[in-house]
Amino acid sequence: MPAPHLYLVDGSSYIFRAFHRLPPLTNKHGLNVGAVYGYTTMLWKLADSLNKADGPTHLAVILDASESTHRNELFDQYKANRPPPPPELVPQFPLIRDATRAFSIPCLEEKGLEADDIIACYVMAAKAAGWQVTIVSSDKDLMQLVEDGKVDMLDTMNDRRIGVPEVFDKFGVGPDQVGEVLALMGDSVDNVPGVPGIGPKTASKLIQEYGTVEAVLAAAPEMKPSKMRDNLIAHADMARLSHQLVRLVCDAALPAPLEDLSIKGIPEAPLREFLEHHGFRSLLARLGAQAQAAAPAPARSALPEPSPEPAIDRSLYETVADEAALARWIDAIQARGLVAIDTETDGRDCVSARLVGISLATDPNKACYIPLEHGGDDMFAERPPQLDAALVLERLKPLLEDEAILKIGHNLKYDWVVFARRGITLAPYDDTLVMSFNLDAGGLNSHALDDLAKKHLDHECISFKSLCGTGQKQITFDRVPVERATEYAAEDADVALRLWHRFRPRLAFEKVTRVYELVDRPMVSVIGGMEQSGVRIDRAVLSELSAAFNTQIADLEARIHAEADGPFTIGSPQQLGEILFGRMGLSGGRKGKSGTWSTDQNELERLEREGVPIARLVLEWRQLTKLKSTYTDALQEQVNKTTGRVHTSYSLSGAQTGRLASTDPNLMNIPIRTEIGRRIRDAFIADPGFVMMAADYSQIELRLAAHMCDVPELKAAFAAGEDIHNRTAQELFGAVDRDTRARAKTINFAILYGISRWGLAQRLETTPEEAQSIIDRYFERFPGIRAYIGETLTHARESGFTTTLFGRKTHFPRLRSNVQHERQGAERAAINAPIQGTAADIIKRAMARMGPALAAEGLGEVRMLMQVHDELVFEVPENDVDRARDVVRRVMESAAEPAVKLSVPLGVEVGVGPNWGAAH
DNA sequence: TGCATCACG
DNA sequence: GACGTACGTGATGCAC
Repeated sequence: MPAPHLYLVDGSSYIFRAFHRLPPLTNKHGLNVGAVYGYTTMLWKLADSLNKADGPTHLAVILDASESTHRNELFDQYKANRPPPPPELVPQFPLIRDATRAFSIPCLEEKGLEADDIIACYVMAAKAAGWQVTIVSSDKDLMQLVEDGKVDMLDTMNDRRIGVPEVFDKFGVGPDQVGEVLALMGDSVDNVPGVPGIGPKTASKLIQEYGTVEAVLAAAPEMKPSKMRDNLIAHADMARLSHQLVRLVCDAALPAPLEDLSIKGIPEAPLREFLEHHGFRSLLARLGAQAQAAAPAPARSALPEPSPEPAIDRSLYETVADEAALARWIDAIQARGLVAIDTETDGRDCVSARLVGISLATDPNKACYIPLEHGGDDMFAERPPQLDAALVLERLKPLLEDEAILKIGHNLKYDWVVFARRGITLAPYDDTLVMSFNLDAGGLNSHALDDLAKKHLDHECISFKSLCGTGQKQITFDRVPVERATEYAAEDADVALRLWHRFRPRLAFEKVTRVYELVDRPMVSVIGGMEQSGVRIDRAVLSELSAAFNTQIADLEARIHAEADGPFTIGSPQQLGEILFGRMGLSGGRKGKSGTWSTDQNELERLEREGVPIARLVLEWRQLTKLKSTYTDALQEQVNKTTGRVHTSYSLSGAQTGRLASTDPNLMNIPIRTEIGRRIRDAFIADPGFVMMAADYSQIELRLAAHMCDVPELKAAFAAGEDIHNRTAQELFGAVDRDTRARAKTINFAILYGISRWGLAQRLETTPEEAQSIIDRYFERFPGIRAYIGETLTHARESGFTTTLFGRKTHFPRLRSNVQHERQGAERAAINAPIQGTAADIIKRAMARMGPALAAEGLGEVRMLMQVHDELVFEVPENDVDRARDVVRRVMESAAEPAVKLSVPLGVEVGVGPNWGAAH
């Protein structure tokens, strides 16, 4: 019986090589699978050699589990130069695991260890057991492990075996000295510094002569004077650091014992399913599947109908209430490699709600509910049988954090926070809400799970209302009987999973993978973190403001009633209109549907100019009551009792353009434009020892308009740091003064919002004819703007959607409306969406990078708290202010790169203070 | 629940 | 001939 032969496949490096070597290939679902195909053929070759001489008896694929390893602790710049993987490659990573699983080959990874290290550990263990080892890779770092007659390498792309002689050819030294050479020469891709001026040739020569890095360094002072000698002396530390970086870890615990890697044969069924799914017909044919392979390839222009799946059958759902069942589910999830998940809580607010139960799904109709906190009070005679919440979370934690298991959820940000509060960091994940939004923003009224189930699955979900009721009689989920809770909760997980199967191929097919992967998906955890952080509120500031407003409001009320000759409800536009335009006989216009008088700000300001004193008083009354009810009173009630902070909820799918929306409370409309309102911002304070830092993009939408419309004059003005409205005034009116600048500013905004002569006329207080002539002049001076509007509308009418620079789509079905004003409204929105949306994409990119960038500078204490469209607010330790300011500015200013190259600079203004008001 | 109003970018 | 509007949001109070 010959000794076992272990093949270790360096999966991570392989996929990159396959990607770059093979032409782009799209499967029948429209997904890019070139690299997956290359990878699959490589596994195929290995599987073919299974029972042959020198073929594998044991086989495993090794992957990189995490970005950060001990090498980053040694050297924070390690791999820092590495460009992000190409966007077409990113969605293929999970498919690598699918492919490996299809071959029934073990797939190994370990947090904190690179694939190279895991391979080294297995090589050591296998050698100790007297096994033969082949490393399937051509990575030069791994050449350190080659050993005559025991360990070799195999490059399947050219069928080349690498043994000791080949290593000598390449490095001029044996495998035991490869590490020494690597340390001196460095590696620009991994950003291993090495010694400047020393490349592979010199490194090899030096090691041949002296044997080790240390010996070379020791001998350096005696060498003949040269640049090389100086560099060796000056960069001795870097050489030693590099030596550590290239050294492989070979004594870590094995993720799975050697014997588990035994492979007797490849079961056909899962492999066939995988090959069919991706339409790898030549491989299918080799599998002896002529019938399936002969089927004509579906046209690339249409996404095929989703494969049939069983209708939803709630009777198949399981309630998990004992440890054996839980263990069974955990095993099933591990075998499947993915799980759809949904948490049930007793409230809407994920920061304070109690976790009541968890539902899981792995396949259609294969779903369960794990009740955790049902019953337990007098509603039930006794608490229904259920597992201990802490125990369940302890068991689920490794799985929820397992890099190899994809977590799928709908509005996963909620669940992300629920788990984060319990020390569990959900990753990796996909969010079907975000996917739906990236696919259909603007085209769908709702991306709610039950609406999507109806639309895509033709299935009516159990409504939350039917379980818990509404209004006064509404009950919390923990009081729902477990049987009904299981049907409801498991259904949600089942539906999310089914939606995911439909959405995932669509993302690539409809070309929104980039915005999903690069912009929106990262927001789930980033914003989850912000919501969890919350922002500290000084209630005293608010209550003092409330009290002050109160007396002023009472005073105004008395004066208004005196002016009106009697009391009435000032807050009622109906009554106010009657007083102003009826009893007091002032002139004014009717308004639409309800036939009531308009009493809005415009109307009251007009009256004020005509010398009607009550108008001014009502305006002031309105301002103060607004500030009091919406802000100073309401905000105090929103302070979380446990954390003492306000935790807003950001919606990722709230604004059709890709902007965020903030609710409960809305922190995006805290006053700033008036002095009195601005004082509310003083109540947003930093923890002791911290300060608030606010960073704003300056004129980002105008800058993007200058770039996207290609307006040389505006681009030059931004590049030179000029005041953009002054520049516009100069171009339009030939003179810059207060008046022309104000008019220019209005026009600039009119452009962003989709211009109309009437709208502009109203804002400029002039005639539509005059407004039209200004618009004409604007287009004449900046012809790029007119071209942009024309092209955007033409494209939007044809395709039904607009696109941002990052590929975000917004659909505008009303562009085809028969109602003129609906159509015109849609046109204006379509002109605005690419600009507003690109700005939203850019700040989201900044947010996604901010955490890692801060951490890399040792600024892990800095908290990102709020986003207000073009502004980010942070809570920063006092001592870190200067360094934090630099990082924040750098990340925000470079946020578009490298995915998008802008022809205008992005300006960022940063302010610091004890509270948000002072940080501006 | 719909409408009017007004807070923000 | 009426539209009576710049784009994108959310919260509040009134009237029904």
